[in-house]
Amino acid sequence: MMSNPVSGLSENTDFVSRIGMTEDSFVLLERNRCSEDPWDTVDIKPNIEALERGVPGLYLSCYDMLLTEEATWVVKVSEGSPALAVPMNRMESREEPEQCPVIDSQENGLSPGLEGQMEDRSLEQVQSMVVGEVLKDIETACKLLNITADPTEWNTGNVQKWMLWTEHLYRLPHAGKAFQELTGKDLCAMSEEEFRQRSPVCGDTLYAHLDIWKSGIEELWSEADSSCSGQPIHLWQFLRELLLKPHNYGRCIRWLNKEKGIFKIEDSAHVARLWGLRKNRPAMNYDKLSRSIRQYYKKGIIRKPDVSQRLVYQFVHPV
DNA sequence: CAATAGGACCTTT
DNA sequence: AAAGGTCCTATTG
Repeated sequence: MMSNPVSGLSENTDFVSRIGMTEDSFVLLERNRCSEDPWDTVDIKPNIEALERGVPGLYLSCYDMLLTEEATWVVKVSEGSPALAVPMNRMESREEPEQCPVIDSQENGLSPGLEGQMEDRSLEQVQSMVVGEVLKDIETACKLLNITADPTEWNTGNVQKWMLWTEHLYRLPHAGKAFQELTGKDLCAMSEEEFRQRSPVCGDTLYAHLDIWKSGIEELWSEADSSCSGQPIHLWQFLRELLLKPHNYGRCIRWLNKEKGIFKIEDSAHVARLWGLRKNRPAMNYDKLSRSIRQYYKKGIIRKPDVSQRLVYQFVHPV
């Protein structure tokens, strides 16, 4: 009972190796927090210079993609809050095997959405780079604080550590007391409004940072089991990958019932195009993609749900 | 008319 | 051989 907004993330997360700080060393740092920034030795701290000297447009749009619908956070970033800036190094040194001729440009693509188009690929590139940086930060923080990456597993002590960390990161006044008795689950269930109630000064920043954190974890999940071991990706894995990034692909494929593994392809052409991109198969279309899905019927990987609907399928073994 | 279901054959890994 | 990709026919909502 009670809707769990982060169901699916509550399974154990072993991927963060638990080395690094002990409770004691953390307390030590905590003691110093008023004198000089003890985190200066760590290279996760906000990179404000990056904000000032460059690529502001790109920077913002990256985060726009990364975060949830609410644009408020982006606005705040531009107002000078030291928001988890990502070093934009190696921006253009992204080499990429260019064997994939970009899809024929003159397909009558007058989709009412009028966005997407063939920028998907470069968007994906930039985005995965940003996500990569965020993930690095998260992993480093986890090692340092000796907490798991999944906020829903945090106890009240973990939450306090994360608070402290975030306060340092953004140079916020100490607000941990206002969240003292909360577990990670509590925290994740809270709205931005509730954050602000508990801490008018830094509530929204804390909320936003937790949001980044949660987005990052979703990425970790999908990367953990699909891109692991470099095997050629399977169609069902690819679909699940898209489904796990609703803020990116929710407009072309989404869960109807995540618990039962039922999903709907909202834009068959778009999903097929993405699949073709991934497999370097420019001629991919939904006819062929769906044929491949149908092969899964026999194998018991995907089936049609009990009440069959157009473009709706179901994973036989939901996560 | 697009989606669905499968058979048949081919290509890639 | 496994996992699609390609092509095609027939059926269905």
